[in-house]
Amino acid sequence: MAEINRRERKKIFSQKAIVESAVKLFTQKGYQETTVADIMSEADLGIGTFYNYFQSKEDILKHLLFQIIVETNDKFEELQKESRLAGETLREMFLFTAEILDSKRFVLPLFLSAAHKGGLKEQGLEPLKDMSATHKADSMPKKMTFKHIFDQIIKAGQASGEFRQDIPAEIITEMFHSVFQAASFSSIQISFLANIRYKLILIMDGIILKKE
Amino acid sequence: MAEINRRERKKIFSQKAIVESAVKLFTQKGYQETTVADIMSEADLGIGTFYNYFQSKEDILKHLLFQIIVETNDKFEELQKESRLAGETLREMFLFTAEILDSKRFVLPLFLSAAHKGGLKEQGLEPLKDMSATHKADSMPKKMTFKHIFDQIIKAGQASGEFRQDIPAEIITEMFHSVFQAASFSSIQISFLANIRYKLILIMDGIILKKE
Amino acid sequence: MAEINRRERKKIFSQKAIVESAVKLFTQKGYQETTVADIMSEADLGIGTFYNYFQSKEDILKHLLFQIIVETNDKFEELQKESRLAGETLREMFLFTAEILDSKRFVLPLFLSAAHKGGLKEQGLEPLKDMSATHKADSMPKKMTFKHIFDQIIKAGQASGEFRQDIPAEIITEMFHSVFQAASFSSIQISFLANIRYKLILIMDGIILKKE
Amino acid sequence: MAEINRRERKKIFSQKAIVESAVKLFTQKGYQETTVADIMSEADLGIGTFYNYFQSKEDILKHLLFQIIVETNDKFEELQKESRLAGETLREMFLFTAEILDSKRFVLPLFLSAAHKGGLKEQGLEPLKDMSATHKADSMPKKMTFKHIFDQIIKAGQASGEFRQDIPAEIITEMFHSVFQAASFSSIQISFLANIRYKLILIMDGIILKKE
DNA sequence: TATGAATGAGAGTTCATTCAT
DNA sequence: TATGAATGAACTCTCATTCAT
Repeated sequence: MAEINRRERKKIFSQKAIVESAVKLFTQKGYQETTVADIMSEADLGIGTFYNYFQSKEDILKHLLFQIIVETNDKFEELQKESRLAGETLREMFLFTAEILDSKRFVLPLFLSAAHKGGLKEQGLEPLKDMSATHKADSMPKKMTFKHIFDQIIKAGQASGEFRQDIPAEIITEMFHSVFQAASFSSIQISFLANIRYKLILIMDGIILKKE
Repeated sequence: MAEINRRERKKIFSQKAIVESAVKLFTQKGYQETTVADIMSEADLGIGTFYNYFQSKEDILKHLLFQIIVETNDKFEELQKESRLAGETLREMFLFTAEILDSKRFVLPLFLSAAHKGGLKEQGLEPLKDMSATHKADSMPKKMTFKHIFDQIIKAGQASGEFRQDIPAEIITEMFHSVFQAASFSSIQISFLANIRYKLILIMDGIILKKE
Repeated sequence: MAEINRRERKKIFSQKAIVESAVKLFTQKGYQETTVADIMSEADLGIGTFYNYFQSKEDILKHLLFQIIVETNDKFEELQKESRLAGETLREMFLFTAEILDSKRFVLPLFLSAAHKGGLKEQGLEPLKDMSATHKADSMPKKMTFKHIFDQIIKAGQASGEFRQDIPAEIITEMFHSVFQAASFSSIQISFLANIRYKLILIMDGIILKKE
Repeated sequence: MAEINRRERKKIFSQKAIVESAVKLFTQKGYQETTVADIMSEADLGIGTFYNYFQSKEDILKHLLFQIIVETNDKFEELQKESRLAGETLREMFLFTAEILDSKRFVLPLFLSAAHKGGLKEQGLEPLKDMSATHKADSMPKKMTFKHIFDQIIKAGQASGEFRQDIPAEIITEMFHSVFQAASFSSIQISFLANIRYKLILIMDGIILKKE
C-alpha cells in the first residue's frame, strides 16, 4: 500500500515536473520552438518518459488548455450562484482569467493559432486519462470556452439594458480576448495585471450605458 | 545600357515574384508551414534563386514588415500635413493600417511572436541590402513603427484635451494593436473591416472626452 | 512445501499466460509488430515480469519454435514405432505438422527469416533455461528439425524404391517446407488445411513411382 | 544543354547508386533491418538525398517491385506471341522469373509479407514519377502480377486438357510461387537455378496428364 | 516473484541552406 | 543571375530492456 503510494507519488511528481518544464519553456520560447527533448532535459528526465505521460507534443498542449478551461468554468459557475450586475460579473471574470493567463501566457496565442489552422479542434480537448480530478469530470459534463462564457455574460448585460446593444456581443468578447493576448506580449513596463486593468476601464467605459 | 536595364528589370521581376508568392503562401498557410521550396515553386523559380534576393527565410519576413512600415509612415506624413483633430487622424490612420493588414494578415502575429522571442528585434528591421529603394532610404531616415505612430497621435490628443488622460497612451496604442490581431483570426462571420470598425467605435467611445 | 507448490504453480501459470498471449498476438499481428508491452498487457501482467521468464523478446520465439520441434519429434518417434510405407509416414507427418502450424502460422516465416539472416542460428535453439521440461531434456538429447525429419523419411522412401531417386531428398523436403509457408499467407479463399491437402496430392503424384 | 545533360546524368547516377545500395542491403539484411541511413551510407550520399528520389523507405520497395513486374509482363507478352503448348510457356515463364528473382531475392518475401498485412496494396505500385521508361508506360496500360500471369497459363493448360483439372489453378500457381521463395532462402548447397529446376520437374510431373 | 516508470539509442522524415554548374 | 541536387542537423516518436521497490 505504502509501496503503491510511493510509486504513485513519484509518478505524479514526474508528471508535474514535465508539465512545469513545458509551461516554463513554452512561455520562454513558444510552443513550436520548444522540443520534447528541451522539456525533458529541463525536467531532468529521459526523453522517452515524456511519452509515458503524454501521447504527443500536441497532447501536453491540450492538457494545459484543458486545465485552464476547467478553472475558468469553475469560477464562472461560482459567480453565477451569486446574483450580480452583468458589469460586475464581467469584471470579476475578466480579472480572474487574467490572473490565470498571467501565469501561463503562452496558452492564449497557441490556442488562437491552433484554432485558426484547425490543428486543435475544440472537441479534441480532453483531460488526462486517469489522473487527478477524475471524480470532478462527471459533475462538469460540458466545458465552456472563454468565448462562450464571455458571450453569455455580455448578452445578459445587453438584455438587461446595462450594456450598449449596437455592437454585437461577439465583437465585445473578442475585444476582451485580444486584450489578454496583447497584454501577454506587451513591452510596456508595467505589470500584466496593471495593463489589463487599464484596458478593462477603457472597454467598460465604451460599453456601459450611462443613465442620466 | 539596354542590356543592363533588361537584366535590372528581370532582377526586379524575380524579386517581385518571390515576394508575392511569399505573401500568398504566408497568408494561406502561415510562415512556419511555408517552406522556401513552396515559395519558389509558386514563383516558378529555382530554389537557389531565393538566396540571391534574401539572406534567409526570416529575411523575407523582415522585408515584408519593412514594406508595411514604409507605407504606414508615408500615410502618416501625409495625414500630418493636413491639420485635423487627433480623433480624425487616429481614425484615418487606424483604418488605413487595417486595410494593409487585411491583405497581409500573417504579418502581425509574426511580428508579435517575433518581437516576443527576440527573433526579430526592432533594430533588426532593415530594407533590402542594396536593391530597390536604396535611394529612398536616405530621404526617410527614421522609420516609425505602428507603436510610435499611434503613440504620437494619442499623446497629441491627450495634450489637446481631446482624449482622456488617465490612461497611458501606450496602453491605448496597444489596444488598437490587439484589435488588428484579433480581427485577423476572428471566427465571427463578418468581414475583417466590419469587425475592425465596430471595435474602433468602442475604443473611441472609451477614450474621447465628452464635453457637456 | 505447500507454499512452494503454490508459488510453483503461479510461476507456471504466469509463463503459460505469457506464451499464450505471445502466440495469439504474433499470429494476429506478426512478431515485429507485436511489442513486449502488448504481450504482457494481453497476459494481464506487468511488463517487467516478461523478463523473469524470457531473456529477450527473441527468446520467446526460440521457446515457441522449440515447443513445436518437441511435438514434431514426439510424433515422429511414435510414427516410427509402427512400421508403414514411407509414403504413409510422410503423409501423416506432413498433415500433423500442418495442423500445428495452422495454429501458429507466425512461426514458419519467422523461422525462415531468422534462419536467413542468421539471427536464430539452429544452434541457438534451446529450451527454457531451468524451468518446466528440464527433466525431459535429458531423455530427448537430440532434437530433429523439420528438415531432418522429412529428409529421413524421404531418404527411406527412396532407398526402398517407393520414391523417385532422380531428385535429391533435400529438394523434396524443401518443397514440403515451402508449401507450409505459402499456405500460411495464401489469399485463396479455402482453408489452410484444404490448401495443404491439394498440394500434398500434387507433390505425392510427383514423387511416388508408379509400378505398372 | 550539355550543362543540363551533365546534371541530368549525375542525377541518374545518384538514383542508380541509391537503388543498387538498397538492393544490396535488402538482400543482405532484409528490408526491415535496413535503415535509410544504411542505404545512403552505402551509396556514399547524404541521408536527405534519399528523399529527393523516393518519398519514403516503403517507396523504394514499390519501385523495385514495379520494375520486376514490368520485366515479367514484357516476357509474358513476348511468349504469348509465339504459340506453344501451355507446358512450354509455363516452363519458360517460370525459368525467366527465377532468373530475375535470383538477382533480387529479397523482393518476394517482402512482397508476400507486405501483401499479407496490407501494407503494400497492389494499387499502390507505381513507377518512378518521370524518369526512365516513361514512354513505355503508355504501351503497357495494365500490369499483371505473377499470380495473374501464372493463373492464366495454367487455366489455359487445363482448358486444353494438358494439365490435370482436379486441382484449382490458384493452388498450382501458389506452388510455383512458393518454390521461388523457398529457393531464395535455401540452405541446400546447390545453385538457386538448379534448385528451381528440380522443383519444376517435380511439379510438372505432378500436373501434366500422361496420355497413354 | 511482480511491477511499471524510466530509459535512450535509433528509427523515418523535413527543410533551410550551400555550391558547382 | 539562375539553378536544384546535395546536405545533415534536428525533429518527433517507438520500444526492448533495466531496476528500485
